[in-house]
Amino acid sequence: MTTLSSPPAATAESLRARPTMRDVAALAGVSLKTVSRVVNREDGVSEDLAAKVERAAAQLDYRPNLTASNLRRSDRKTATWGLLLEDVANPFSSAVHRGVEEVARELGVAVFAASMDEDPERERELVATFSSRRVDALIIAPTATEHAYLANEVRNGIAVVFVDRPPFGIDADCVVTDNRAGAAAGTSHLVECGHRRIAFVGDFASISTANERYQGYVDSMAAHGVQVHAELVLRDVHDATQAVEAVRSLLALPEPPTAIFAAQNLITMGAVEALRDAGAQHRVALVGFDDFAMANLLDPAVTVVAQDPRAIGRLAATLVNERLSSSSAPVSVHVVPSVLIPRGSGEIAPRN
Amino acid sequence: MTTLSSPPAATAESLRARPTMRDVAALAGVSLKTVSRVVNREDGVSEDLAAKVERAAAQLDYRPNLTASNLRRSDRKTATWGLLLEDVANPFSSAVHRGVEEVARELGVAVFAASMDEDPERERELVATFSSRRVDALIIAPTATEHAYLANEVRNGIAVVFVDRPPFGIDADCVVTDNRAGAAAGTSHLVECGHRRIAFVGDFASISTANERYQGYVDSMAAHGVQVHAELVLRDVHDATQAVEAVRSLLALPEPPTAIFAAQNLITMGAVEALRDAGAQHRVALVGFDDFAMANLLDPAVTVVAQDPRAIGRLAATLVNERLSSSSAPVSVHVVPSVLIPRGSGEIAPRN
DNA sequence: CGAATGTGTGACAACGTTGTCAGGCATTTC
DNA sequence: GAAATGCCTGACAACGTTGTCACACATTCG
Repeated sequence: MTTLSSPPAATAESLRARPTMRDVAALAGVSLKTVSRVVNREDGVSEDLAAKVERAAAQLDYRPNLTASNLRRSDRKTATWGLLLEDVANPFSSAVHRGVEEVARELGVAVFAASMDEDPERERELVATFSSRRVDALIIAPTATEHAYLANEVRNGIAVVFVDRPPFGIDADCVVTDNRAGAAAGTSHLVECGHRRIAFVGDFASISTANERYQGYVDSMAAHGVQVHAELVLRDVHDATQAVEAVRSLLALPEPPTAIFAAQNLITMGAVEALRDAGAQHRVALVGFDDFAMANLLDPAVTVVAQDPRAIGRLAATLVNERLSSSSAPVSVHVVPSVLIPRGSGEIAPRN
Repeated sequence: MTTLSSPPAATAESLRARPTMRDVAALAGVSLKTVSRVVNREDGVSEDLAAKVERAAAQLDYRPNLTASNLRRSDRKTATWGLLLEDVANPFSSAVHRGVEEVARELGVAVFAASMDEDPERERELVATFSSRRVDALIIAPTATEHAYLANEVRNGIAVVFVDRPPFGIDADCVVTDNRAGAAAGTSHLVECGHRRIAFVGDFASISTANERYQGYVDSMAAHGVQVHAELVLRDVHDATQAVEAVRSLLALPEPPTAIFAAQNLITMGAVEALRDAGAQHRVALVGFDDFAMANLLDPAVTVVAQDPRAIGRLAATLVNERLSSSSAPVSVHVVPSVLIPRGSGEIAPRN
């Protein structure tokens, strides 16, 4: 790594104290309160005084101090939300983030985003931190399995909305994908193509969505009267590397599956890799839960049950806003539908 | 979308005023200041008093009010940074975000992230907003082409670090990829495979990194004595859809290129799609700038010049921290190296 | 013409916290 | 035994802003 240097931009002595309303008032020759009125666009200030204040503010490059304002204001709203995600860099999380941001922007709300990396303790730490920073709301894609600890925050007036996974031990608004129905749809798609030996590869059983998807798989198999073979069900598979291993082991079975339902996008990617390594990508059918970039450009293109994380984010943000304006509305669970996108890998028929 | 409702979680009357230090002090039977000392872990408080305070704080579920603390404290640090990205959901941006977050987390800093969507006005708005919220630092992946407007913020003591693209009109720390050298390396790779008709497909000429990459392409062609054909250079291509069109038009030329250098990841993805649609993916070589998910699983796997956005984010955050602790250090430009990853698409030899 | 009304402005206190300083008490020193 | 020292603790003001209230002045009304 190369580093080029030049003289410092701002020496210590060029740092000045930040101008306050008091400074603007002094320059404009008016009282503090009048400046406050002008800055907040309250009416009842004569035009010429307002103009004088505007000029003074511009001259000093005055920036209102929102932290001081928040402290004093009676509505006690900071126009700040905390967003707790699994990982800001993960495509699902960052799409949720984007959706939240779009709504927040219109409302003049700033969003703190943070990654929890599946660590329940970190979730609690972040909630405490954001609470100390007096966020108005928390949007949480939960990692913890017990959320009673949030009761205090809710009682303190923080709006809490869950996304992706439902909360446990607390009654709060929640936005989730129809995991069970979606997984059932994906599985049924494989059954309808003629498959009977359909493997399920899913995430930790401790993750509620992973369970829902597993239930959907079981539902569908039962509904079609197809047997679930225990050796074809692999759970607790969390990342792409583990998924590669898992699928490899499935293919090595005496009676390998003719189709695979991958219950999470990293698992789907791992499955693609493993199938390809085995040269089985055109022989074994694959349906994944959750869409991912380039799925349509792979060979074969990958059939998925797609979620709409951006819509989830937008809806969650809207719920937060409603909760903040009328906290007495009933708590609700919103289910965002998933969509099966056939692209090729899920339409491979079994060979007999 | 389905919505299930149940009775409200918290009625208006169950909302209580948030406990303050005063409440804790009253319950513990000590003064306000003693509570402050215990909360901030200052020493000089006897053990039994400290224990009493801890108990009272726990009983009331007291959360220190960081906004009030920030206002009063003399160092005037909010432990808050603003991160301005092109789009929080874009893989490059979100990886930078992740890198910044990792460093910020260790420092106890909370990060506001926001998307600018290539809108310079939005950049200025966000800077003003974050300045009002008294962030200690701004990390900017700039959209604007003129940053003199930031001089006031710097003078006010906000640390400013640029990532991905350098600033104009202001002297500030900056972390960039070696775009020019990286693009030259990618182009040279194609020349060394025997290609002479090498197309360049790049982003808006107004984007500095796009220009750097174009310069790298030109550098390499000149260095090898290979002619740049004007009809093979397509700039102002910004997204995947436009890239599909662009590559389609290149392939339709009387003398089409035998290789393509795609100067941005969305362009690379578009190129993959267009080549595939034309059945040319194994005939026309492709090297892309910037890695993307699944590039290794495509057919052929895509050769790229990879950036390391997470490292860029980490480095930027580290620079911010250094700048905040010693603002007199010289301003520096840090160049993070890119790496050519040969995967197949860039190693296709030309047919004569 | 005096009273009632309305309009614009500013003085002051308060939000929840921390920096400063002074005072109480126990211990040490001469 | 009085003075000096150290350790804890708390009273008070201040950070930058906004809510409340009162006052000065102009206007309208009986």
